[in-house]
Amino acid sequence: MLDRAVIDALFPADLPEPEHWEQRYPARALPDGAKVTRFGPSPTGFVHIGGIYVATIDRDIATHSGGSYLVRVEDTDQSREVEGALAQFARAFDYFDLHPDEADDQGDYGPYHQSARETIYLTYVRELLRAGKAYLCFATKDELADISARQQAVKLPTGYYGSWAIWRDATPEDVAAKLAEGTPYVVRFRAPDDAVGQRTSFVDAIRGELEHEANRNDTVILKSSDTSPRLPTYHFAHAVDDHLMRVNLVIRGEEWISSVPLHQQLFTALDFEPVTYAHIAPLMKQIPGGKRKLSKRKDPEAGVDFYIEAGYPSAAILYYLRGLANGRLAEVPLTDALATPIDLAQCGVAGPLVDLVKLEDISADHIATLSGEEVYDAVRAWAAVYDQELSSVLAESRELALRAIAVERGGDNPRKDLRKWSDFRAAYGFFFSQLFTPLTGAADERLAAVGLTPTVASAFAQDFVASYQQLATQPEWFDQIRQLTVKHGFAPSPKEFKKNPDAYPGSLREASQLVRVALTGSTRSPDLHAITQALGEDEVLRRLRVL
RNA sequence: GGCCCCGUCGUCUAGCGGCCUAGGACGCCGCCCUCUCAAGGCGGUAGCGCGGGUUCGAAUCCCGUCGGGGCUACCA
Repeated sequence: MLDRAVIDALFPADLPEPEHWEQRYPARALPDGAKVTRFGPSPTGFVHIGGIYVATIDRDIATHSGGSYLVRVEDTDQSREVEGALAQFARAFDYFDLHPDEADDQGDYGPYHQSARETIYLTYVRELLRAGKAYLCFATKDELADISARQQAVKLPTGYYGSWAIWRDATPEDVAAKLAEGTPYVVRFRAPDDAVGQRTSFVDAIRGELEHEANRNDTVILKSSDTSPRLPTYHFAHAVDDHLMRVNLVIRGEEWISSVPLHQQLFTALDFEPVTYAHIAPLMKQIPGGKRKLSKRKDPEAGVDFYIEAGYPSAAILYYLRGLANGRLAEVPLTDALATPIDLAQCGVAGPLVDLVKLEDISADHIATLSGEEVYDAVRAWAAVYDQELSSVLAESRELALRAIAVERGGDNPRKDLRKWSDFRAAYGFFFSQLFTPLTGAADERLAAVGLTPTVASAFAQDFVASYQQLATQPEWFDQIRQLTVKHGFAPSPKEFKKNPDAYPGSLREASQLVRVALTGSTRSPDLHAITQALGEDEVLRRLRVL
C-alpha cells in the first residue's frame, strides 16, 4: 500500500473530503416509499426508443411515489460524444412530455453532467486509495491483451484479477518509479481478496432474487491520468452519483445485471447505503429465425426520430410502450392505462418485440378519438417540420381542412384512416386543390382500376355533370348516381353484374367508383356525399368535367 | 471458453399444482354490412421448446437439454 503522502500528491491539495459532499448533498426529505429515479442518457447522437421506454418508467414511478426523477447525462466517454446530441434528447423529451424534476438547470443535487463532477469523483477515488481499496495500474494495452490471451489458452476466466493483476500488489518502489517516469496510469478497484469462488445475491425489483458469482475483477474506476477531465468509468460514477444524488431506485437495462456484484462491492467499499435495482428487459426486433436487441445501426425503428418523423402521436407510443412494460395495461383504454401507475413487479422479464403493426393499430384507434381541431393542430405541427407544402396549405385552408377532417369523424364508428400524421397527405390531400391533380381525361390511368371503358366513363360523367345537383341529404344525393346507372344500362346491382358481366357496361359499384376517382384520385376515400359537401359544388363539377 | 438473464398462439400476454378441452388483445383467414376503403359485427386459424422426474394431478415445482439474449472494455 502506498503512503498517504504519495497518494495525496496525486490529487489537488484543496480536494474536499467525503464529508464535504455528504453535507453538500444531504439525504432528501421525502415521504415514506418515495422513489428517486434517474435516467442516464449518453450523448452519442442517437436517442434510442428503449431510452424513452426506460425514462417513462423512471418518470412514472417517481411521480406516483411522491419522489423525484432526474436526468443525469452520462458523458464520461468524451470520445463518443456527438455535437447536438443533447438537443436531440431535449426534443425527444418534449415530444413525449418526459420532463425531469431535476436536470442541468434545476435541482439541488447537480451538476447533472458527469463530466462536470470530476472533483466529486476524485474525492472518493482518493478515499479508496488511502484505504487500500484501490490502486494505481500502469499496465499497457499490450500487457492486458497478453494476460487475456494466456488466460484463454489455459481456459481460465479472462480478466484482471488475483495474481494476473500485475499491479495489484506492486511495491511502493515500483509505483514510485513509474510515477517518476510520468507513465500514465488508471485507478483500479481492488476486489476483496476472498472474492474468488464466492457467490452473492440481491433482490431485483422486477425479477426477485438473483444469484451471481461475486466479482473478482479489479475493474478500472478512474480513467487514464493523461486525460482531462479525469473521469470515472460507468461503475464508479454509478456508485458515487446515485449515492450523492440520493437515488434509491436504479432502473436500467438488463445488460447491467452482470455488473451488480461489482456495484455491490463498490457500495460497500465506499460505505454507501445500497440501492434497489430494477433491470428492464430490452426491446427486441424480429429477424429471420429469431430476435435480437433493437440495434441503432441496423434498425431505423430503434431511434425515436423514426416515430417522430412518421408522426405517431406521442400518447399512442407511450401507451404502446406502457403495454409492453405492464402487459395488463395493454388491455385497458389509453387514458386509463396512462393514468395507471406502472408496477415493477408486473414488468415482463423477457424482451418484447417491437411490433409496428400493433403500434399502428393503437395509433389509429387513438387518432379516431381526437376532435377535428386536435387532428388539424397535430397535423399542422407535424407538417411544419416535415412537410412544408402541406403545412402552408393547411394554414391557408383551415376551414376546408376542418370540414375534410370532420368527414365520418365523431360518430360511434369513426373512420380510422389516419395512423400517423404522415398519412394525412395520402388520405386527405385530395380535399385541397393545391394538393390534388385532376384527372387528365377518361383515359387517366387512375381510372383503370374502376374497370369502365373510357367511352362509357365519359358519357356517364358528362351526363352526371349535366344534371348534377348539390343535394344536402345523402340518400337523395346518391340517388343521382343510382338513376344514371339505370339510364346508362348498368347492372342494377354488383351481384347481378358479377353473374353476367358481358350484359352490362358496369354496375352501381363501378359508377360510384368512377365518381370517387374523379373526385379524389383514388378508389379509396371517405363517404362520397360528405366529400362533395366539403368540396363545394363548383369544385365537384370542375373535377368531373375533365371527363 | 466462463458467468448471468430469458423461453405459453406469428406478436404482446393471462396463468403462480386441480377452475386449462390453456383465456384475452393485435395480426391473419372467412362471412355479414356496403357506392369504395377503413371501421364495425360474427365466426375461424394458431401456442405451453424438448426430455426426464416429483405428484392422485404440472403450462405451473425440480433436474437436464436445446434455443434466444447479455456481460466478460480506460462503452455506457
